[in-house]
Amino acid sequence: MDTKNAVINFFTRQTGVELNLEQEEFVHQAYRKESHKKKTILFSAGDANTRHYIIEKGLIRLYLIDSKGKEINILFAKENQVIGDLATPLTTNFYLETIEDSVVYSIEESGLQKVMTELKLGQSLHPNNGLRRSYIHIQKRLVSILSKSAEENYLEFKEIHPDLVQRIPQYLIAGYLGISPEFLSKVIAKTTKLKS
Amino acid sequence: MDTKNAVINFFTRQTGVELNLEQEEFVHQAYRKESHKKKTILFSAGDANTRHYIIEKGLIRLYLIDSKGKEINILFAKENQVIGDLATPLTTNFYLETIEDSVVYSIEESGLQKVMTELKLGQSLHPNNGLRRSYIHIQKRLVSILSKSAEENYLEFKEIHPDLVQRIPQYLIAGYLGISPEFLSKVIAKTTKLKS
DNA sequence: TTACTTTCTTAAACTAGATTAAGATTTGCT
DNA sequence: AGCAAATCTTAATCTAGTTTAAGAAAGTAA
Repeated sequence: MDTKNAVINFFTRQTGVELNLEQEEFVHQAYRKESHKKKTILFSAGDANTRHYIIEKGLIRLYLIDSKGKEINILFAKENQVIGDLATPLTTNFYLETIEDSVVYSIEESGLQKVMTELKLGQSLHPNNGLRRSYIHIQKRLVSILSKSAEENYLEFKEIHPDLVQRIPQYLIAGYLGISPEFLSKVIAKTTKLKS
Repeated sequence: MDTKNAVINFFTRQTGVELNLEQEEFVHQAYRKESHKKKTILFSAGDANTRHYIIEKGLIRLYLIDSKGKEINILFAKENQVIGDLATPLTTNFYLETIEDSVVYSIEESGLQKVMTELKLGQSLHPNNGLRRSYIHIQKRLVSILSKSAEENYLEFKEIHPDLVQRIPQYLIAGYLGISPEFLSKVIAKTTKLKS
């Protein structure tokens, strides 16, 4: 498979427009292909000008460390998804880390602006727009955390992301749902029992 | 003051571009000016094709009702801010309601798309972009809810939005922070006592 | 000004989830 | 295959926040 597909797929979905070969080449050249082992930190709190990542293969998490040293997972991203800190190029409070061995394409903010400008692909506010879908996703997440119990949140996560439940360690899922690993274990035991 | 300033201000901030008089007129015509008394519901769960609102004067909240009938406040918006459900034109799960008497300019999704297309003002991903700032805001909110205690969250809200603490009833702030009004009252009493 | 509604305060009893501790199971490396 | 590290499970105890109830204070309308 051609290595540029993850990036071109991203842009095609973003714009709804089919890029011509020249544009595809331009976009492809702008990104940097990287391979990383699992548990590799791609950026850390305190870094500035952090990059945006498109995932061709693997699994990545965006997290931060609270005042007590506990890790809070904000986002997981898998193949054909993007991840990074949208506050870039300002200094980030987050860590970006691979959960599995991953192959990604990354770009700096200025490079991304250049690509968008060069291709005259300013985004619309269309509901299928990537940024807008990201907004809706994280708003739904906030709504769930505020309005549902830990058990409800786990069952919802499991239903929406059955593949991620298989691929991500339970303690990382607990840190994503805002509950302790011990309590998640209890919830899983309870809901598995009921299913039998 | 000219009544179109809230809308033109919005577009100028969104695009970083000064609109000419013809463009200003076009944008102005696309929006609908509305005045609403406090506690007016602008849209309800189940409505489709809900509108986007720019606030010239007043205070508005976006909320939903959880499975137990409790209201969860997701967003507050005041003068020169926008509010609505970005999942429009799909059916909404949210309610939009005025907290104070308000003067707003509203537009449908299709009208907004038309304005953006007509003015060739597709948005960039620039960090100052409105949608991107909204994303960062709500991500920060999620981070706070997941990583801080109720007391920390209240003190942070008070520090960042001292004006809103004055204008918004405590029970609505409690519903925004994900805690009960009684517990917020307790937190306020405790932190006020320490300050003396 | 008065009366009613809304908002806020207080506290006792309760609970969802955290913490702590210990051990079991699974995974990965040599 | 064996051992160490990582992950998961279980349960007792604790706690941040909820619920319930009652009354006080503030706001609003007549």
